Amino acid sequence: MGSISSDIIRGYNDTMILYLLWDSPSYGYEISKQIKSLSEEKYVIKETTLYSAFTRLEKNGFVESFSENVTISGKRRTYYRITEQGRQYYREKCAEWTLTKEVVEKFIKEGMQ
Amino acid sequence: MGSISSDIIRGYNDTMILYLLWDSPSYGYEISKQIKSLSEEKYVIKETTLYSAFTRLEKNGFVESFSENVTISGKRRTYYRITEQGRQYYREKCAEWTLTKEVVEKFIKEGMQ
DNA sequence: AGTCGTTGCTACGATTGTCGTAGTATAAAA
DNA sequence: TTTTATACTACGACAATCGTAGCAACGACT
Repeated sequence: MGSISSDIIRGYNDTMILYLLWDSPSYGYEISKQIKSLSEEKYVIKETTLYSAFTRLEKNGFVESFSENVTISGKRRTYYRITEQGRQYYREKCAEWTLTKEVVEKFIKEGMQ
Repeated sequence: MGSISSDIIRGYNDTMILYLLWDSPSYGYEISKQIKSLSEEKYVIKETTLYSAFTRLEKNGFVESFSENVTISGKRRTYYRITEQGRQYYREKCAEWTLTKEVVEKFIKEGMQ
């Protein structure tokens, strides 16, 4: 109850991820925790959704990946860094969101009888 | 340019249709024209999307259909009428939209540098 | 009389983001 | 020592949308 069906957000996961990469590179687990906390626990992205978003973002040239050691034993973590194209894409999606919201809200009236 | 990618709206077409059926029954062609005009030409629903939405809505019990003659020669038109469950579903989607919007907007900041 | 644009659909397969389930493996905390 | 947290990958299923096509009646215009 009161939770978000992720199908609504479809197509905006990529944008949300880019937002969180804006100032510095990050990686899957961290991003997922940030989405949860920034949304005040209202949206928890599925792991598979998240990692497939990374793949898509990289394929589209919106992020670049690199990996780094986390422990001495050689455990690695994959980081993603936003690219200039990624920033551009983010800005376009923001504009699109504004437009979309306006359109949707012509049809959404709370408290209809 | 400035047009809406319908993937954003995914999952809200049904809600938009229910809104337009609120006061009186209607049919495909009319609904599609209304969506276009209410959105100020910013959103044009695809025919296939629209008719498959009707099918889904009916299967879920949110609308009922009936058909009527349009011409003497027997050309028929399929009308849809919203049900009480449909109204209930619409109200839930409105609440969900409000929540979703709040969440998405934590990640959407126009004019980021 | 013939063509064009509008009306009002249906059929069918492709696409794509998300989801479900599962598995793997290290590290820290209890 | 058994959880819990961390940090992923693999694989197939699902469902809304899209693309393309086709069909048929009607009215307006030429």
